[in-house]
Amino acid sequence: MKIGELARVTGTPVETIRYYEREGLLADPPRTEGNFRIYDESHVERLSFVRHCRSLDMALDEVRILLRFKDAPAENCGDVNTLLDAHIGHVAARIRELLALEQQLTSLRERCHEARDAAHCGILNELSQPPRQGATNEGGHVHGVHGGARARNAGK
Amino acid sequence: MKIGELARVTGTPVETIRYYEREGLLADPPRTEGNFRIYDESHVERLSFVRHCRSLDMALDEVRILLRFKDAPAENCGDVNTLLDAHIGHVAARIRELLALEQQLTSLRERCHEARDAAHCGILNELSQPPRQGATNEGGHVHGVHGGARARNAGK
DNA sequence: CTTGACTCTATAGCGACTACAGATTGTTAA
DNA sequence: TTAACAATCTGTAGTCGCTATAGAGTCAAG
Ligand SMILES: [Zn+2]
Ligand SMILES: [Zn+2]
Ligand SMILES: [Zn+2]
Ligand SMILES: [Zn+2]
Repeated sequence: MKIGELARVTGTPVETIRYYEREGLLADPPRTEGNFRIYDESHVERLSFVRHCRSLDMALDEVRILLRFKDAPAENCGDVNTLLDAHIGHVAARIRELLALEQQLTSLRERCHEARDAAHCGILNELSQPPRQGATNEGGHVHGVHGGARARNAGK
Repeated sequence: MKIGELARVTGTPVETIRYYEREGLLADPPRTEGNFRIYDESHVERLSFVRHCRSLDMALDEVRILLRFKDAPAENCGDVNTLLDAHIGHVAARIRELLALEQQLTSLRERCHEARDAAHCGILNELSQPPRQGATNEGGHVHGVHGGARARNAGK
């Protein structure tokens, strides 16, 4: 199959497949005479694996490690467990952070009930004060609250 | 005061201050003869405002909008409330997403209790299956789980 | 007068894609 | 056969919010 079909069956944009190849997550596939990439079932499975990991918000570096274990079936999988535990920790840490944020935002929101002139808005005034310190997400890798293209295109 | 002191009193890296200036969040300040930026209390307040917003994980575009209200004190602040409600929605959506993720990861983790050879690891096998569909974060802007430099340097 | 701390601009990198432009290849219909 | 069209190719630049250099210039203290 060509790249378009692989994209279709795995639900992955074509450009993303080529990106994974450049990043070394997928091996360079064979080509047709006309230089088109050709894939088979093994490529489908490998890409599905990567996409499943990404759907769990693992970093590509984490996926690379898991792929090394997939490629070395005789190896002991203890480090897989360790990696997964760490990643669960990344997610849990970000959840705690966002819950604290949600509280701060909710309390900020209460400072302005009826709209009035900006000069006396309780929200704008509060924001001019230095922030109370919050959670710092030391060593985690789950970030941000504003979805980029990834989030916007996720279901297509 | 020069940029270093502004950085110190607001807890902001010097490069970040220059970045905000390039992005139009801070106006170009006056300069000394030797071309050094000079700031006063009004700059401290404006930068503190930006940093407070950022500590609440607002996007710079959201901050820009709030700054416009700060700069127009006679304007009605209704849109401030709307923006804040939307942002609270962004955070809440990301929390729901991460909670679902945490569950999926925890259930995945249970597929391997004692370490064995990778070929028979329940985790690696499960990851080879297509992912169950999860939340998609449509329209939100809170993303990722893997902290970059921002997260790592947050407390310095 | 030299050292050293500070500041300046400009540029490149991060992660995980996304979105082109411009060329080529393959498929189908007139 | 040929012309249109879809699919694919490579390469490059953009996204966001910074961060991290390089290489030059400015300034105060000793
Ligand atoms: Zn992780
Ligand atoms: Zn208000
Ligand atoms: Zn928001
Ligand atoms: Zn295992």
